[in-house]
Amino acid sequence: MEKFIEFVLQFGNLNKQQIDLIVRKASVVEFRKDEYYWEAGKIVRYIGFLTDGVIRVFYYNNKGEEITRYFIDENHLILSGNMVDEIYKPSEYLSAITDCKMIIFSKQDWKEILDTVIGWDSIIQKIVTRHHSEKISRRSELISQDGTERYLDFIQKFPTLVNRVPLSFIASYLGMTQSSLSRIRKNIL
Amino acid sequence: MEKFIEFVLQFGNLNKQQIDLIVRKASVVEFRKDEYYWEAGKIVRYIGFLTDGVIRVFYYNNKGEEITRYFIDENHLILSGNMVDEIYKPSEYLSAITDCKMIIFSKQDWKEILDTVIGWDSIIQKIVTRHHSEKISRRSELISQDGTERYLDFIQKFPTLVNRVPLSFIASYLGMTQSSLSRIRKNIL
DNA sequence: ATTGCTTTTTGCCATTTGGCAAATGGTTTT
DNA sequence: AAAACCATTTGCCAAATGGCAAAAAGCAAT
Repeated sequence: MEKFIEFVLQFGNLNKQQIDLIVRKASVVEFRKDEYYWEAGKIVRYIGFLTDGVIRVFYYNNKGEEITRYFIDENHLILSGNMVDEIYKPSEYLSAITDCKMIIFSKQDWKEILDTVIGWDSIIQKIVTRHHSEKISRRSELISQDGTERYLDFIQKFPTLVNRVPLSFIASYLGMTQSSLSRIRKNIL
Repeated sequence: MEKFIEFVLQFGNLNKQQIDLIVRKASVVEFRKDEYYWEAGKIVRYIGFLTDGVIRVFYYNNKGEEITRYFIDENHLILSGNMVDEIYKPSEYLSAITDCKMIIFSKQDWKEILDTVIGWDSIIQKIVTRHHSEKISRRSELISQDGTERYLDFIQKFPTLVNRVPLSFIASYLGMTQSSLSRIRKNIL
């Protein structure tokens, strides 16, 4: 829980009372490796904040292949589709890569916090904005790089993920087969 | 000029007086094919709205290759880097693919409009937000598609550009060589 | 240590794409 | 019409990646 408070306070100040109120509304959930946090098509009931573990976000393309969009690791807020415009689509699946621990708020409670805690909406707004600008990927850089370059970028950008995420998921994230990634990896050493 | 007013009014209402004020501040510029609208490293002096023509946005990667980030066509606002966070980077070049006509405002005038015309900032804010969400590219879709799929997407998404943009630029935008695109094109027919 | 299960690596070959240069086709200028 | 200048297509071969299956390595449970 401290992780969450600490995270939030980076984006604005809150007094003890406010923090207490938020903490009272929060619950802690754990789920195990390979459990879904949510599945495509289902209604999302929670706002979550991941405190431990790694989650994979993926979808199925028109050939039925599972494509990994990205990974979520510790200290990231997971807002549902209709709260942060279209970032998390209802067509996506979120599944735990490792055992996870998460703080969640029901949508009802979340709304109450928004109504009672002055400054909360501006904090969330800031988090969302930062999230947005992180997600505005530099399309052309990606597309004009070959597999090796994309992998090098990946390990540089997400050094903590490399050893916790199975190679097949990284390969899918990087848009190549796992054999190719295995070979690329070999050539880099 | 009408095009600009029409565009802006989609995002909010303005009265005659306000429109007049804006029109008085605006100037029309034309530039020819292959002229630069701006070059990397230079200070951008204007806010522009493209009424006719197509502009190409590109940069040089670390191998010195010219990479096309995207195209701007009619009815698009071009805000400079420090006004719309980092969308237009000072490391980018904007060059006309066809003869262009553009409405421009000096930064000074633009500020004055922001200060005097009530509702102007909210209109601009909406435009920027829309721009943002258009630019949040679906990274994984792109990267997991092969050349043919990317080209088919392109002609579907920008049907008006296909015949006005040289093949080499489209190829660069799609992250492939122009020979490859030429072959892909041939196979599609 | 052995077994069973999962992940990663490797081999083999097909397909795609890149790199480069020449040929072709189109457009503009004179 | 001819010449000059581009843009596009094509040919040739090399490099990168995909597809598939088997082998190897890693890990967990007994």
